[in-house]
Amino acid sequence: MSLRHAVLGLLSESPASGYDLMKLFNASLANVWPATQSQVYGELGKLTSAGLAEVSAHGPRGRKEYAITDEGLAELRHWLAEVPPSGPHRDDSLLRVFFLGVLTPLEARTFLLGRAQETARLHATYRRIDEEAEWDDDMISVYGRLALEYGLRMTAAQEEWARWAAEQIDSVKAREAGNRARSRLRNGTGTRNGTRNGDDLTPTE
Amino acid sequence: MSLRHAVLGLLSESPASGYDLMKLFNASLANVWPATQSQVYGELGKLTSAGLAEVSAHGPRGRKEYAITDEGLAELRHWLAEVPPSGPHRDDSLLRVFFLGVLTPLEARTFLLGRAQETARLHATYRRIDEEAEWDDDMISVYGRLALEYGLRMTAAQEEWARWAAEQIDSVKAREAGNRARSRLRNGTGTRNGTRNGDDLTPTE
DNA sequence: CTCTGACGTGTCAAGAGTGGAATGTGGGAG
DNA sequence: CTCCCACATTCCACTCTTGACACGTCAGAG
Repeated sequence: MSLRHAVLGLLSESPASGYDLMKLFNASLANVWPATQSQVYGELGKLTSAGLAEVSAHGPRGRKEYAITDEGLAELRHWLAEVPPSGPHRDDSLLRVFFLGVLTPLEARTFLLGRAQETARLHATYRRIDEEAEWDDDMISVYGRLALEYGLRMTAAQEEWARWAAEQIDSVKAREAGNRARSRLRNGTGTRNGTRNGDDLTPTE
Repeated sequence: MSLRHAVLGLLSESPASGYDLMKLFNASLANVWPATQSQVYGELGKLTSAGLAEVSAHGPRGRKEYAITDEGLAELRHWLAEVPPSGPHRDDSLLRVFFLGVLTPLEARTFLLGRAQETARLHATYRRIDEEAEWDDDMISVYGRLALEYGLRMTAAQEEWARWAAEQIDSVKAREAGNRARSRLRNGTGTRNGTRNGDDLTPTE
């Protein structure tokens, strides 16, 4: 239900055609709320029917420039100030963490370090944007900068976490190796079965 | 496309009925990958057709217990180790930040502090879970703990960010009040033009 | 014995989101 | 002057997700 508000938000800055909006989406909202052509054009239609936006001008190639209406602006404000944002979202990467036990510790470690690398890459991208942009005191600069800082902090924290998590696995592995060694000393038998690479862990003595 | 893998992941730990899975989803994956009945039952059907899971037992009330097949386990492993996780996701709250300029700075500040409070609440919830759970060295404990730590770190960072962002607004407001005062001193005229509620921001001072 | 509540499965409609393709116009490079 | 690319819109078919509804069954409290 928020694509609607993303479109309204962009229109609140200046009137634009569907094509323009697509560029804006790809440029500024790509990391926050990606949208496809079909969605944007569809939403513009619905917005117009609902009286939240209107066609403000016709251009060269059948271009229709949309502007936000007063009603639309009211709806946008209402959404911003009064509708409670929805909680935590689906997270592909985090979901995998839950099931990392299915892999070998080595594979799990590799996965986490991969995540670390990926977030680091993202972080670098954000930093470059931050450095190259010219920030002044106007609306878009102030709030855009806030959003960017969010990205910077989250990616940094994520990378740190991923590295920490990889270390955790190492230390568990080490502890287990120790246990196994002790166990071997105690009962003299070396190898054990491993049907589901899961239950030959934790002989916690 | 990941609901499928969430179900496979849960089945990889032990066979379960659709009903059981729903409980597991609500208990452990609620914050990471919520799912509804219709989705779970639907997916179980598809999984069975695809040969990734099978009905392993029939119970009392038409209960069907599903188990993961070797093929399913292979698919799960493949997904975990080889399919690249998808990037950043849609974020309702962050989207709003972009358009906070539509509100007055005071309202924007309120929004951000509300976010801070909300993340703090979540953080506390996670911490309680962390303290109340008994962690040992088995799979689920180790990797579940990793996921929980992720939640703890992210919420902490988010709260910090929200408080910082609220401060930023304060300081911009202050700077603007200063500019306005200086401007008044320079040319003796108080009001300036403001096409788009941008620069006639709340006469602080 | 009956009724309630947990167990358990399933369907449907509607809205989001994805990805691709068809169609046409106008302006500027060469 | 012509051709190509950027501009610009619209439609389609599909999957995912949500939320509600409908149905039937077993066990135990009163």
